[in-house]
Amino acid sequence: MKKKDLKTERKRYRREENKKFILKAAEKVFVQKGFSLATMDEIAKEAQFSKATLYQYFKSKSEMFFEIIYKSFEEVLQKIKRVQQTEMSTEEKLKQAIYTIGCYYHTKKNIARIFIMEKALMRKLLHMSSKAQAPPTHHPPIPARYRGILDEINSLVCEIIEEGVKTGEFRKMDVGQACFILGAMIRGFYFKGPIQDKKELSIQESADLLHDFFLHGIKK
Amino acid sequence: MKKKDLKTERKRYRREENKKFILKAAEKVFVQKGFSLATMDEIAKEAQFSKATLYQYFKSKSEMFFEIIYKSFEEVLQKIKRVQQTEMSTEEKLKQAIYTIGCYYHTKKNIARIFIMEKALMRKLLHMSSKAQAPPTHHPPIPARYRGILDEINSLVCEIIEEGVKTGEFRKMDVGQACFILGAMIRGFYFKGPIQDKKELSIQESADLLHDFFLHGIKK
Amino acid sequence: MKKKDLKTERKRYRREENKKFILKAAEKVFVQKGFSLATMDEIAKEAQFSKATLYQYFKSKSEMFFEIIYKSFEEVLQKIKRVQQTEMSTEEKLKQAIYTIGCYYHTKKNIARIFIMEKALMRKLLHMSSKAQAPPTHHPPIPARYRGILDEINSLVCEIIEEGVKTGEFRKMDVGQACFILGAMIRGFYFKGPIQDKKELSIQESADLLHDFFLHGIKK
Amino acid sequence: MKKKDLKTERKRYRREENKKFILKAAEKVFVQKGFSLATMDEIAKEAQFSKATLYQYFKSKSEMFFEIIYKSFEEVLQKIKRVQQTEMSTEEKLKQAIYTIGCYYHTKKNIARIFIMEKALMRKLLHMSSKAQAPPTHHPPIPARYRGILDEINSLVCEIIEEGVKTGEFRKMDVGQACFILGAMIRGFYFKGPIQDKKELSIQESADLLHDFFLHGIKK
DNA sequence: TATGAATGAGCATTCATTCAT
DNA sequence: TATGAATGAATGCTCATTCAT
Repeated sequence: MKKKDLKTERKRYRREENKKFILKAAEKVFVQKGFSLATMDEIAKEAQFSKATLYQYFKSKSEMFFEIIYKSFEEVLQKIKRVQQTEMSTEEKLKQAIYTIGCYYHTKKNIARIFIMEKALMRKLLHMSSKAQAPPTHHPPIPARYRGILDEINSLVCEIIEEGVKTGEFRKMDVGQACFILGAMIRGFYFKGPIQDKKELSIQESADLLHDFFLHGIKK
Repeated sequence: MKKKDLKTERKRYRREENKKFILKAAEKVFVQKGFSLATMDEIAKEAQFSKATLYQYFKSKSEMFFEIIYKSFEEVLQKIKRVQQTEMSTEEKLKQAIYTIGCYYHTKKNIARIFIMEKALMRKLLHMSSKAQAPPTHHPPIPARYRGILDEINSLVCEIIEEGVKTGEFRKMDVGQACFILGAMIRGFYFKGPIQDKKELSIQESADLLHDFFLHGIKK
Repeated sequence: MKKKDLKTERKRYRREENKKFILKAAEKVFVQKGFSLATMDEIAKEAQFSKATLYQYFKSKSEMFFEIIYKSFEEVLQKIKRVQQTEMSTEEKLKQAIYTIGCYYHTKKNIARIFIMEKALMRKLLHMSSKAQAPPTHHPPIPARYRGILDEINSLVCEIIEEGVKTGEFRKMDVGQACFILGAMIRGFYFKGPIQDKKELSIQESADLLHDFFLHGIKK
Repeated sequence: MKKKDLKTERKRYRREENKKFILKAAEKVFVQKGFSLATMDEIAKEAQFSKATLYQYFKSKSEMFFEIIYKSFEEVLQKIKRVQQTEMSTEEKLKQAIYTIGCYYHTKKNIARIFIMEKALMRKLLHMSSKAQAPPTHHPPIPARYRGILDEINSLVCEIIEEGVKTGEFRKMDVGQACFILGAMIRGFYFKGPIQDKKELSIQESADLLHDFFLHGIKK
């Protein structure tokens, strides 16, 4: 029996590893091509698995995609949590948060891009059923998971700003709004069109820049 | 002869109208579905023309798309030009510019979205395909047109900020960076993911909010 | 391991068989309809495979077509090679060659027809498109393969005639020209219009007839 | 009333001229592209008429095509008739006939090509109706016209050869066969594949070559 | 479990032909 | 009569997904 357990365990482990590997490959392709232009063939090739095999790990292209999204959200959340728990100054914490989110956008490029941008696609994917029939009851759960994480991230950033207000470092304001504006700023910073090329700044420089403007505005 | 002229004129006019109408329909579909998910069938249906007819007005799906992009860019440019020529205070001008750009993002949603976001797609459409294939000589003109307009818009906004710096209203800073940050802020503000729904503000309220934060930052 | 090899082997075999089968079906359709009028749908139906499946075996309609051409060229070449190696009289060899080529035209009808006739189409398919467009580097290889085989066939027939000249069986002449004339005769013999129906001769009778006239001409 | 006649006459004339002009244009395009690849758009452009106008002169693309075929057949017929009525030697007459037919193939290239080659297409075109319904009664007339002319041409050539046999210039033989062989030789001579390029001979040289081989064969 | 093979549903694009003026 | 505009019907090709082994 123990033997069996071990075997099962090993299998489970192997499976987990494969899944991660596939996800890595998929991410690479999604990042390069975006969702629509990424083909399962390409992902399969990148993952060095057969296309059919992918379907044993993930129900669909979309599932794969959402898995990736979810994982990266979690990562961001964890990082910001850790930031929040340190003893830095509020200002410093804020800069760290900006940096963290910047990292996410920078590395996941098209991934974040898609999730944030292609609302129609998302809607379609999340309602996976298009075929008439009101999605019976299930499925809405999916976005809930995301909302949860995003809300947590949001809360953390709000907390940081709130803290700053309390300590008098920051002016009084609607913290929710400030937080949203900050998010927008970072988002927009990384999502420039195919034309605004600009000199590429490093993630750190970008974070500093954003931090600076978000803190001081442009007024004298 | 005058008769003929009139007839010709009327026809030309009709054609122009049809073109606009088709573009309107296409925009609607693109806005709803994004580029990849929008089908010519659907656009045709929306425009109440046969699919084949669309191809008498536009060479391809992409051409249609770019036409839409171009038109809206131009509109924004004209509006901002007009703003710049008025006698308002710099601060007010800035607010107007923000409002104008906000309008654009608000109404064109997915259109702007697509152009800004689906980089891979754009690259493909513009024949900047990474895959060797020397673009057979033609085509590069297309992005140039866009860059031109975008650059002009950018310059105008820079001018406004510059003005403020000169009059002492704004602090000294890298105007280019400030301009980019502002753009990012607006962009990001309108491109929230499918999850961050937030209470919808009116365009005016949004502009005020953005203006406020961009001016003052959050620091005391 | 042997097991695996066997399996792989069987699969490879199956695939090969399928390919042949599809080619057979395609040939049938091409023969009936010519290239332009043959549709992938029809070929798929004839092959009892889905259209998409055809594309797993061949990259395009053209590739299929050229594959067929190539195979039949090779067959002809092999047969004539064998004829040339026998110990028959030159005259007999010539008759055999005529018969062989006749067989080819007879069975491949429209296939040969297309290749020989639809020059414009061929040029298009082979990317020798007159319209500038430097063929992006690839593709020229294709026609080379064909030329090679055709040249070999041509050489063999020339050899045979040359032989006859040397032995004094045939009169002195430009062997290349004679060979071309012979080719033309056979070609033309099988490519009569839709109107010249004539009583159908058997391939053998046709070969005899051609042989007779090519040898003796009509003069006394 | 006379006025009207004149007007009508002029109109008829004009119409006839236009028809010829269109046919000329169509021929040019057909010659370059073959039937399937030639588009009405292109023909219209070449003819400097609107596409719709073409349809006022010809019922369909096919009709145009057949008109062209018919005209060239007639031309050949007339030329050969004239040859036959001269007082040349049989041999010379034969050479002239060969030259005439050669001219036809040379100038009409793809036109003759198509007519002779794309049997399937012809069948389709001649049964213009595909849509169920057995072609009520009409239509078979079309090929009859062609057959008539071709038969006449054939007869004339047969006559020439027959003459030669009677005068003892040519050996005894099945004149029909000889005539067919000659036709085949010429046909095949001009319908070489996209690969057999050969040094291009002038029409006269070609005729001489064909004449020589057809007369003497290759045997000593 | 892993995969080669198969496919249905689509999609952009083309073209001969008709219609309305 | 001449034509610009409109279109139905195809067509080659792709791709996410399933099946059989």
